Amino acid sequence: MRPDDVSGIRNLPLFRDMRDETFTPLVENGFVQQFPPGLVLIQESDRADFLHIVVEGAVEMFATTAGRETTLDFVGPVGVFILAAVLSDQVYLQSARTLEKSRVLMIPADRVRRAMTSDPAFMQAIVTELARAYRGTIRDLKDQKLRTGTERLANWLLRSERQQGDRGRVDIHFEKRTLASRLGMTAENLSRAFAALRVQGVEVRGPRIEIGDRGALARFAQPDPLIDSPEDELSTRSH
Amino acid sequence: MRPDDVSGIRNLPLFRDMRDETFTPLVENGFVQQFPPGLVLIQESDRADFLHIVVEGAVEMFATTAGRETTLDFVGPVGVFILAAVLSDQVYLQSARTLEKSRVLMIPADRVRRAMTSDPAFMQAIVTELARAYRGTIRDLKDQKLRTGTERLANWLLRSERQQGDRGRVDIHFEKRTLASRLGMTAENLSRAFAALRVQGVEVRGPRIEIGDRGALARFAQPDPLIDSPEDELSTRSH
DNA sequence: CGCGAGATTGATGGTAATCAACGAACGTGG
DNA sequence: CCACGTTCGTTGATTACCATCAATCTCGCG
Repeated sequence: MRPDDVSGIRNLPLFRDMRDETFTPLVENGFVQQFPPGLVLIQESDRADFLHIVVEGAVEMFATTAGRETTLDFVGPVGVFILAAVLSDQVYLQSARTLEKSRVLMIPADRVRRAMTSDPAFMQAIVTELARAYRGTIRDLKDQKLRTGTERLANWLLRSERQQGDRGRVDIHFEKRTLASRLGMTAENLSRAFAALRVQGVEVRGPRIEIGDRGALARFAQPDPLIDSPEDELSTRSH
Repeated sequence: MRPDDVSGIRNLPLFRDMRDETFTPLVENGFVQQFPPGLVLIQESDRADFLHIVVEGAVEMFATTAGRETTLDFVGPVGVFILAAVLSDQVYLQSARTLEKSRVLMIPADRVRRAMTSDPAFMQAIVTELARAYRGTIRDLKDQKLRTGTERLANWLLRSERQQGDRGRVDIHFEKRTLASRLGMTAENLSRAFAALRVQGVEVRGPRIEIGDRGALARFAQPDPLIDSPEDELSTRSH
């Protein structure tokens, strides 16, 4: 494991406040592995053996049933996944595969549970992380149940444009069919949804989406802070 | 507050293992209130002031955006809701209203956070509860994205029949339109979905649903343990 | 240049929402 | 007790939304 990996992980909200005595054995018993794109890291229904942390690259969380498949989330650096399954010592409800060449830190589940028991600051951070993940999923569920596909795309574009620095465009770093699955639609319908947003000033140039008129797009999308705002913007702590 | 209320709450997984010194001030600073049916207890976007615990009755969690509304979950006795918002001191992402006459214990949010900080067993229980809630929402999201309305209904019937004691029937204790919203469809389409399940032996008699042929219904529903099983059945701890 | 993967477009059928009408159940007041 | 009104559920007709299948297009790459 590289030294700057360690510091990156140390700065994760999940690990930032814990004691050195708890952190060190955690990373020392963990190991970083490099994976090629498209590799399945964990399989739903498997037992949760390791906590996974994306150090570099990108990971797709997905799930299947009855021959159907859907993408539930993307995890980028430095992000944790399947924490809940690890903590409750249960099977995964989601599978994970790399979207690109990725380096992933894996920490044995029992080590994580032991560290949690012995370090209150770590347990506190876990509570915060679980609450964050839970609320994110509630937002996804509302997005899914309350909006049409085109509306979900429009709001996703607005969120992404902001995340990528308000440049009036969004770059998609993965296949469009994956985005479609994440948004709960087929690749074909994503194409049609993009076409429908052309009247709001949205132009598709391969993996680059130009947002010509953010106001028009927002008027169509009707973004809702309780669905679309990142978690730290909903805080009332700063009031 | 009645004495058997206290013992019921004390036996909740969330409070079972905590110390008496932490538990007592928690309930002493909380208060039980009785509410009529249909009353809105909390409103999304409000700040999370109290942890709520349903002592008696039933509560519906719902959310709205752009004039649309959907039911996210039901909470019965003895169940906790909006724990995540309370812990991270943020606004509610969901609203709550009573489905019937209900008694609800309300504990000030800062008391809960203080108790968590001072009692590791309580914090541990919170971690478990959050993980459970998170995984439940993931299951809902999979249900929503991977199944049609009729399939969701069929699986809901199978789960409910089991919960109600394998009697070959399911009693619905609330309006069918509410169930429709919980399942992510309109009341009209729920009716049609019931009609579609008649060939699998499902018969509707007002609020009572007869399941004539559980095998046929299951063949149609294709229940998936990673979506439909209650959390404690997914544990690998007992292996 | 030609191949192949991914994206797009078109055609069609299925699934779901909406609007409207009707019917059953229940409670109230005459 | 019954007439009436209200609420909820169901059914029908129509439209919107979405999935599927097929064909074409684009672009990067051998």
